[in-house]
Amino acid sequence: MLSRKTKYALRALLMLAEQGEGRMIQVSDIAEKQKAPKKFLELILLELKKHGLLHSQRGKRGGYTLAKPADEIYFGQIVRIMDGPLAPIPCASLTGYRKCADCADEATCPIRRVMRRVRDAMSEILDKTTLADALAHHGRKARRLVRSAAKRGRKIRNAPAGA
Amino acid sequence: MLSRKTKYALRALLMLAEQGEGRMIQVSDIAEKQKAPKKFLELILLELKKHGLLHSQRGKRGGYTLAKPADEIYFGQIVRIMDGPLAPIPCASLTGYRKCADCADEATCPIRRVMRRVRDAMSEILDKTTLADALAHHGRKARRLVRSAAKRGRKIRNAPAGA
DNA sequence: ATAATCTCTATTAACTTAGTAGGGAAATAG
DNA sequence: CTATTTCCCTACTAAGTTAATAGAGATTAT
Repeated sequence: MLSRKTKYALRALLMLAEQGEGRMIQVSDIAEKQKAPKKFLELILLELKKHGLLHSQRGKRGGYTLAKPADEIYFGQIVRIMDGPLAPIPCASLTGYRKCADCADEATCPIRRVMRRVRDAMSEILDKTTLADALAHHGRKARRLVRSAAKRGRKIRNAPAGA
Repeated sequence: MLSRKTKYALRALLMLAEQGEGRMIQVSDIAEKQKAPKKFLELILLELKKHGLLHSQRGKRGGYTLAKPADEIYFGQIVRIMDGPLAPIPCASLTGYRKCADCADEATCPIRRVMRRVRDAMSEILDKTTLADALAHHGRKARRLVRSAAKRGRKIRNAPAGA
């Protein structure tokens, strides 16, 4: 289950992505629009910044903006920053591997094997879907975003079948 | 993340599946072998029984056994009984749908759309993998289990590529 | 009868998540 | 240069969930 923190993070990032790469938005504005507690959101954005997803400016006309184009920010990275590894169990994780304390033989553990497949399936989606992809379904602004990404020579992944 | 409870449940069920459909095993034995707290495991097995996955017998030579063949018990059902819906967020769940309190337009919510795909991918694995499937990779007993399932005319899903 | 085993309800302990509080540091406007 | 606005940082608290424990009740085999 996604934590509320992750959901706030995704919403904020999507809002910034819609806004466009250069434009600053202030925490208060995001908090208000997303109905998130402002102080809590501050912590979240700060963390995203520390991981290189956001750029910020302090002072009077300050705020946050994406640190890179929306088609280079993947859901997988966001979720991992906020909630940790995707895998249902640590022993099936690539990014956060940890041995099970009580597992006799990891190589043949049936649970691990199944959960590894689950992890891979999740990764297949989350590590290949960007903010831009997610927005590409609706609104002119979003489609423009993706088109300009295409111009820059980036692959658009998981584009909607009918679009 | 899978709860410890679910992990205990899976281990217990797999152990019972290996044992064969008729054979009783006692809670104490499972607890000992899986290094799970006995009293805690009791609660878990009871819950699985209430959901029709286990059959039990009380009294002196009592214990637990699978209530149906190992190739009819799906990981998805087990996980849902223990941990609830598969979907990362309730609004993307089929079995446990709940509207987001703060979502303006669900139909176009980009987060929901992505998480729905994640849910589907998880379901594609967990709702198609049985205890028998999971065991089919190692050991004679396990393979025998699957073979006899095949004889009964059941599809073996997700059989290992090389087996 | 007795002992073993599952069944049930209630309670507690440990941990995680969500949120609050209160300043500190940098940028800008005037 | 000063005041104000905004992000930055650390610490704490509240609420909720998960994990486990406790103790008695019901059923069965011997």
